[in-house]
Amino acid sequence: MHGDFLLGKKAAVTGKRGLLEDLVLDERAQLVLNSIIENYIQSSEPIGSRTLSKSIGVTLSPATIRNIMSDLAELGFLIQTHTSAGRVPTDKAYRFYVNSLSTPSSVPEQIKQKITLVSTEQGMQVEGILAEAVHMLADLTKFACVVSTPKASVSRLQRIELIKISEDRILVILVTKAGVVRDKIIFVKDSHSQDFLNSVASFLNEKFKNHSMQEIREKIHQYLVDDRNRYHDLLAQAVRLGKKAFELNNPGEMLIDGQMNLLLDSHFHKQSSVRSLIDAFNQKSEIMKILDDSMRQKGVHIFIGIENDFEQLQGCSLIMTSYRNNQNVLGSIGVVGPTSMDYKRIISIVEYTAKILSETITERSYD
Amino acid sequence: MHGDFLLGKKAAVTGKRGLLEDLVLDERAQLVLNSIIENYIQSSEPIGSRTLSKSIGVTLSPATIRNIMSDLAELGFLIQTHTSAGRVPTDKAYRFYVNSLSTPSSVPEQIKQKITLVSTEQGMQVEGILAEAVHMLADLTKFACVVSTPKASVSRLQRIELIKISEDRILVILVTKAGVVRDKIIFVKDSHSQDFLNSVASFLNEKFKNHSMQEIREKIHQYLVDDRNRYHDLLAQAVRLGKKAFELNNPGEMLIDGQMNLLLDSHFHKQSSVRSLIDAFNQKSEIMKILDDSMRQKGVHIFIGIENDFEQLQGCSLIMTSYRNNQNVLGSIGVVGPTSMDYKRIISIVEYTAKILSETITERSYD
DNA sequence: TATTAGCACTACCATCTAATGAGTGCTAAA
DNA sequence: TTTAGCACTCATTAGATGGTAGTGCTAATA
Repeated sequence: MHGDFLLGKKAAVTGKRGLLEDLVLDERAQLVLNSIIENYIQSSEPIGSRTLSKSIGVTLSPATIRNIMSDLAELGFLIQTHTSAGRVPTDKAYRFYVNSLSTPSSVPEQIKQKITLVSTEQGMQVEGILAEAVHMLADLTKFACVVSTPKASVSRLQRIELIKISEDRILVILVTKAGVVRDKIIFVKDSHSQDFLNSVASFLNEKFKNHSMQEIREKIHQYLVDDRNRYHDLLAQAVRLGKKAFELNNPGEMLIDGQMNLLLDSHFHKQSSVRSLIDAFNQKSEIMKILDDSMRQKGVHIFIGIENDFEQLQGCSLIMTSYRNNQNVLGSIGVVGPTSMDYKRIISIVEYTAKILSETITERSYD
Repeated sequence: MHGDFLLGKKAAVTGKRGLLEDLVLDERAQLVLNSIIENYIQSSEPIGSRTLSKSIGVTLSPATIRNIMSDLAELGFLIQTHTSAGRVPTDKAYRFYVNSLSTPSSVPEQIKQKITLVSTEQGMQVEGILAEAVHMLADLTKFACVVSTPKASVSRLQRIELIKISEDRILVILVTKAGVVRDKIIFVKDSHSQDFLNSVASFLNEKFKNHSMQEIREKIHQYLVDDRNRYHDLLAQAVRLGKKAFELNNPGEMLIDGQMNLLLDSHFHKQSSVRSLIDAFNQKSEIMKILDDSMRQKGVHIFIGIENDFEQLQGCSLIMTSYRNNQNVLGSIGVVGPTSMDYKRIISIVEYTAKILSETITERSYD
């Protein structure tokens, strides 16, 4: 077919262009590869030429398939665990496979029905809804699932309250438009009366309602450097308290569910990989980074094996997507599973869950 | 020695009274039993007579030890996994062992230093402190650890705030004396102005500050049934809103950490027991019950194997104790591990952690 | 009388072997 | 270009074996 290529065997599977980067596989090779991947996702066992020749739609003899497989192996799509074993897809193969999934497969009606956040009925807050969503996702996928809570910096102020706790402590309550209530304590040198705090609070509310925390911090900074404000007592105090109140000291949180599912999965049964998984989930910051990243772009993000930067998780694939309310992208939610997961299914479930989650949270937003 | 007992062999190990219930073992038998247990806790491997005869302090020949072991087995303290295997302690043996631990062993200075809740420095709230405590406990014990958040019903009101969110929604913020901030949304039929809500809130604050949620609910109920109040508008509205605001709809929460540690533990390597463990932790309510129970009594609670009512956890031992602030018992914290855990060590660590936790939370309380 | 030594016995375990079988690569024929 | 055939590889399995850690029992001993 492409016998005139110098590459020899590769010619049988490479397309018009020789670039490995965006390789176009021979139609038949593609069929074989996809078939291997889907079989392997199902069985978790190396696929041999004979098995495949039966399960594949087209009639191809085992020998032919062997040739194709051999080529695919040379191109880095397949590996063998040992000489006489069947072939197993590599990360590269999964990537190819996932890229070729053009039409996002729809979620079966049966599963759709399961994905409903019952918390709606109760006066439950955003965090509760997220917990429920991530739990449900873990239950459906049987993998580990994560969700990040709405980022403080992007969320916009609905209201701030200052409550005097003791002479030197003030409880700050921030309510964001997204419906998240955050509280923290700030320490002050001089005592203030509750009345005074109320004035400060209403000043801050008036000034900053609907602004994002990020903006608020910037504005406060401007007030601070502007000398003129120094002489206006209420303003000066308000700004000073506001600075402390709006300082974000929680780095953003994340909820995890279903970690234990992974340990049941045969792919992680090796002692060593279990250890590294546990470490991975203990060290939340790294997973948080990945969640943050996938907030910034639209759509579903897929990290296959080594494609993510966190070494401990390079034996896994991650399917991540963001959720939002009317106004803003708030955070992201996703799945951590073996590289041989059923991508079609998982992607669609994650996508649909995020959609429902977004709708539920939008209802709850204070806009 | 006690050959005149009808019980025959049992005589060699039973004490003066024949009751199995509070059995007093022969001094030597007791030594052997404790020695077996401690060896087994260390090695996780069945203990044979020969091994024991070396490791035990007193000089006893393997044959003698065999005799004693045989008696202990007959009494239900030891079992053999198979005919020619060493002996393994039963739940009953652990219970005996734990009961005999009279002096609560002190925590090594080295570990004491690790048990410090650094969260103190930050403006972190109670939930954060609990999360840190349970995480630390999991880290030190390498088992799964749980902590229940302060019970709403026993905690006393520091302050209530009502914030108008939309025409039909009000955000209620409850601050308890223990330093816990709870928020929820209530739905109302008629719209109220924020000013009006402020009046209601200050009325409720005045009336109910320092009362427990339980008391408050009762008092509100009284107001409601008292007809005279119907004609006082503010009062009537306040009571009506208050009823909704103080209804507790969260069943109390619980934080879990280190579940994955258990799956690494050799004692749970059987597929079946892993499954049931996962189920156990998914179904939080049962564990919550155990935590609740151990809140009601003083000291450290120990459930060995089948001693707890939750079937799924009957392969585990639980070490639970309560934490408190100045005023009240707030919740409990504990460890879930294999029945063959190092009780001495774990008990002391749990105890000490709860102590530090109580101190930290007391500092944070608004009294 | 309580303890111990000796011995036969049991069952697990690691190691080895041989047989099996799934799978490959290569070559030659279709 | 595809396929059939064949030799070869290597994991897995089942049996067989020797070693080991343990037991229970009996008889001798202190």
